Amino acid sequence: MGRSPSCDENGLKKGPWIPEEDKRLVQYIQKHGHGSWRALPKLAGLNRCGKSCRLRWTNYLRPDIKRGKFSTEEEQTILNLHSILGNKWSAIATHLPGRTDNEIKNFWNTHIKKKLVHMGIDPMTHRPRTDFFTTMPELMALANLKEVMDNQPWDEHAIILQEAVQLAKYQYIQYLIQSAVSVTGNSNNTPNSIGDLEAINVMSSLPSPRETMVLDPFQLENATQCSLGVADAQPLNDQIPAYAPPQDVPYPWDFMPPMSNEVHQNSSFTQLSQGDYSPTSPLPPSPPPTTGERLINDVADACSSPSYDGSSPPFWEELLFDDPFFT
DNA sequence: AATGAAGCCAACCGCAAAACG
DNA sequence: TCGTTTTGCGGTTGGCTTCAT
Repeated sequence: MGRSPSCDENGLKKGPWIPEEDKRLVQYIQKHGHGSWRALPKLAGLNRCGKSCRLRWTNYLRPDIKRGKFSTEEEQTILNLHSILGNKWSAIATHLPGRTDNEIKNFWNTHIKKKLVHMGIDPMTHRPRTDFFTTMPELMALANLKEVMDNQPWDEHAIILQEAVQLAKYQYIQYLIQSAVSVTGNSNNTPNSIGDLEAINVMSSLPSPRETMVLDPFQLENATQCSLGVADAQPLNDQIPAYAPPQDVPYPWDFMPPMSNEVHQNSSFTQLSQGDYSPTSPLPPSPPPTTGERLINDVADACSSPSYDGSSPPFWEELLFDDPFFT
């Protein structure tokens, strides 16, 4: 496959367009249509390559382009579509009239992506992050713990370490549940994945927070690894295909995940089923809709659906629009 | 007020698919 | 069917603007 020559090979102009060039391009296209982009510059009297003309027209001069800030609805639509389509900006743009793929891409990179990262959400997977920086608070806590240990007698060490183990486990379970809820809110799921078993194992190993626990160095090591999450949690996260907090497993204490399924089911937030639309999605497809549920047959439906509850949204997407940081 | 950092976005680059002969 | 040309797309960059110190 050949490639068109670079614009500057024939001394063609590059860089910002001046009003005179814009005027010529608009006038020509209004009169003749763009036809062959390669031939257009010469015919329109522009010292530009066809590629540059096409870009200028589609991203700036086209009459139907909408200017100005993105609305909250547009942001939601972009989020939804990105969770399905990924970085398919042109595909996303087809569902946002008047917006160009370039504009959406810029908006994603400069606004939405940063906000997701700020919230600890991986912008690519739309799931909670488990990398080094998001676990920084735990690392800092451990650093402080070491400092405390250096200045405490050993009988106090035992108590402090017990609490550290407990805390690490709570955080880890919370992480597991949040990962799960972000994938699916299907309450019919049975705990059958590795992630499910992992969560249940950790939970069953926990006494009530107020219950005294004998210090077990092995437990401490495991819990610390979980809490750090640098090496262990990532692969584990990848192993969670569709986890829902098992409804029939009682919580051994008063702790409940921050976002239960009920919250999603009562929500009017527009949401898509990831598994239904992405042919390359690693996620399993959502279960068939029950009576009264509406099937979303294409992405456009998903964009306009006011209250689809056939599948749960990633928990954070609701939070996102309530978050003062995001608004 | 000056200056450096960060944010923002138009435009470019290079790859790949589609169209064409 | 194959090679060439054209078009479309996503990632990246450069420079202008705004913000913070």
